[in-house]
Amino acid sequence: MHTARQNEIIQKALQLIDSNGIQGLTIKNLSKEIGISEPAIYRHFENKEDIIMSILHMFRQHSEQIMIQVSKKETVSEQMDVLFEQYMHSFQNNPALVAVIFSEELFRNEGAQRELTSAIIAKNMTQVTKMLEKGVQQGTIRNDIPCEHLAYMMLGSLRLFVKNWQLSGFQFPLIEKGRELISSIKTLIVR
Amino acid sequence: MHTARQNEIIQKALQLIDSNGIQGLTIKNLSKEIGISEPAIYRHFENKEDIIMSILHMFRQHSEQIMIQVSKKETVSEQMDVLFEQYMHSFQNNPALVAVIFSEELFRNEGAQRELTSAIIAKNMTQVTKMLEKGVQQGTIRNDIPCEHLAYMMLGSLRLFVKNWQLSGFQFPLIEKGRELISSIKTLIVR
Amino acid sequence: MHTARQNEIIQKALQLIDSNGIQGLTIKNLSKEIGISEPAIYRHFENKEDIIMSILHMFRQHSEQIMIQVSKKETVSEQMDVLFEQYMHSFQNNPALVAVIFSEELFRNEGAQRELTSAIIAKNMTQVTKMLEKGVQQGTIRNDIPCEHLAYMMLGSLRLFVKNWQLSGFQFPLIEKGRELISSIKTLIVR
Amino acid sequence: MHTARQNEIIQKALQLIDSNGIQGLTIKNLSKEIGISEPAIYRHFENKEDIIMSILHMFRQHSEQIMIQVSKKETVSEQMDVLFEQYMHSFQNNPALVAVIFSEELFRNEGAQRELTSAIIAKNMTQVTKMLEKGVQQGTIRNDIPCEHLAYMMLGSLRLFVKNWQLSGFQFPLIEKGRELISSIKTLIVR
DNA sequence: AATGAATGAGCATTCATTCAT
DNA sequence: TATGAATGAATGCTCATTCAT
Repeated sequence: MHTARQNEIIQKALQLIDSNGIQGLTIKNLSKEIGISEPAIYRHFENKEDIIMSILHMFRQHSEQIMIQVSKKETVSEQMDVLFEQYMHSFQNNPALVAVIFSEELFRNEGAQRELTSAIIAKNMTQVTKMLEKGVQQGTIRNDIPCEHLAYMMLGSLRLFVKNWQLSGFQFPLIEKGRELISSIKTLIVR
Repeated sequence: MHTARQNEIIQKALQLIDSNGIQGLTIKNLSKEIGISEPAIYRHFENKEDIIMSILHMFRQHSEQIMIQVSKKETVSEQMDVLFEQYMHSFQNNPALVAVIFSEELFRNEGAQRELTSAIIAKNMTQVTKMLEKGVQQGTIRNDIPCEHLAYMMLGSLRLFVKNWQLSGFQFPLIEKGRELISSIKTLIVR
Repeated sequence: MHTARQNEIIQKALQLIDSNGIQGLTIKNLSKEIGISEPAIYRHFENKEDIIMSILHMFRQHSEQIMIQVSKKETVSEQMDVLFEQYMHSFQNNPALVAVIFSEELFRNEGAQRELTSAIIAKNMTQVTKMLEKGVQQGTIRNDIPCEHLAYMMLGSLRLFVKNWQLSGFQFPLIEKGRELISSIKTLIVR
Repeated sequence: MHTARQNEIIQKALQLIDSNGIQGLTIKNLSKEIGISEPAIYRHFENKEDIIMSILHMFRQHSEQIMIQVSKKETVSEQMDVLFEQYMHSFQNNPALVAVIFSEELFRNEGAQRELTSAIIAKNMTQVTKMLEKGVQQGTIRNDIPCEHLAYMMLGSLRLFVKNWQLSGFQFPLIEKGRELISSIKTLIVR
């Protein structure tokens, strides 16, 4: 569990990464943003690596929460809806989170970061693939295509779509357009 | 045009980014890698920004070359094949290039970098979308789905797929698996 | 207001300029002289420019203090005495200050420095000219010569005189010889 | 004697110092200004020190030329006119020369520079003092004031005057105003 | 006479982090 | 819980100068 201060630091760190990339996350920037001194940061986190790892853990937990919501739905079609819906709402509520969906790109420095980001992306892929395989078994997802490929398409388009939203300066309605996108995907693969 | 030394610097810079992220690209690392002194770098590039921009220009040019090859094919189905085929060969020949396909993630510091990365990704999307729209007109691509969505799926899955190849430590045969992926995509959208 | 450390830095910077010219003022030299590390300097000043500007502000304030003392005297003859007397004592007490009387020569790099040095020298000239004009009105200064010319002679000889003292290695008694010089000047222009 | 190229280098170096101070004189700037490569400079001068010393020698020679012209006049009054006249014309023709009249301020780095600048300024003072002493003997200069003081006033006001001309952006007619200044000085000290 | 390529030393500045208070 | 002062290591970059061509 994190203290209020710790959460504040994590959120502000996320925002710094979001607006200036990894290079924008320095202890100096962070402390200035929060309004405390630099050494004060070290009261709450052992070091910078610790902060970054916390961001990653937070994102993983977030993803897992979404997967839990997803797994509550019965049909794969509904699950796909929830998956998109939840992610879109997360990004809408906290646009800085977009910075982390390509975390494997961001955190390539240290071994620990690297492993965690790889693990997150891999788990995502596996879970979605399994979800789709279940659909194939249930006869609701077309069976002429490897589920891994379908997972690439789902997650790949989700990522690129959200990124475009960010690059556009959040100009289009994420949730609405996201619904249209998942609807198209379903048209292609649900039978 | 670039001199031999300049190309060497660009390539080594790319490799440094590939293996350690943007933070791994320092003039010191770069000069050490090449085997010259730090100031020598500045004989060939005005500054670090200049090197990064050159990487981006190189990548853009590379993408444009591929699109030229693509446009030579007549049917959209063939064009999709060539698009994937060419990208996969590029990455196979120069795995460090993978670092740049998420360049919009990497280069968020300076205005110039930001704009160029945005432009590259946007142009990619537009070109693929137009390619697919032509297919719809010709009756070879299904017309019940917005081509923009199909483009998200194509490019999004391509990016995620290649990234996974990199994260796996290049463990699977990229070109072969890539052919299978585009084949699946075509099964979904070509009619 | 400046902290003790800031004043120490300013004084040591002044001494470095005094003994080796502007080129002698480097952060390395400065920190070495003070006995702290280079980054420590940046706790107390934002950057080198900031230090230089502080030196200039200090010198301007010093000059203004002298002019305040000067203006307390009633007759222009006494004012001239005080002007010289005070400057000579300043330089005697802090010989490094001599480096700054030709500050317009030293600080030609940045716009801000340039403007400030020009302003200081211009203000000096105006104030002395006005002082002399008052003398002309009061009938104590000869009126057959433009006061601006008299100001050139007063300040010009003061500067050259002090500089010579420095170049001579402080070999002659500044205050005593200074008194003789202003006495000569007064012989020429006071009536 | 200097070659044409050497003279060009000296003049351009002078201009660089004039516009940006000593810190503006770098081999890179110099070669760029002249339109040759950096190493090419070293064909014409052994090193940077050599260039600076040449500037100083040139200025000394220039001063000596003026003193020769001065000594051709019979009365001290005429000599004073010529002294000012010649200096003003020099600066008018080559404003960059102004940078060197405070050379003792500029060149404080190396021993050789230091000595030469001191020597130049000292010689100037001695020559003018002697000139005035001759005037005293001839009865044309007032004898109630040490000639050294008069020399301080003459050279000091000349220097400050020219500097002001430079600081003002060459806004006033140097030669004309210079004539007025020396006229004022003569009013004070010629009898 | 000139250049392209290179370099060791130095520059101002920023980094994450520590420590005494 | 927080800070002011400090630091070693590193950052991007410039300096005067050299050398092979």
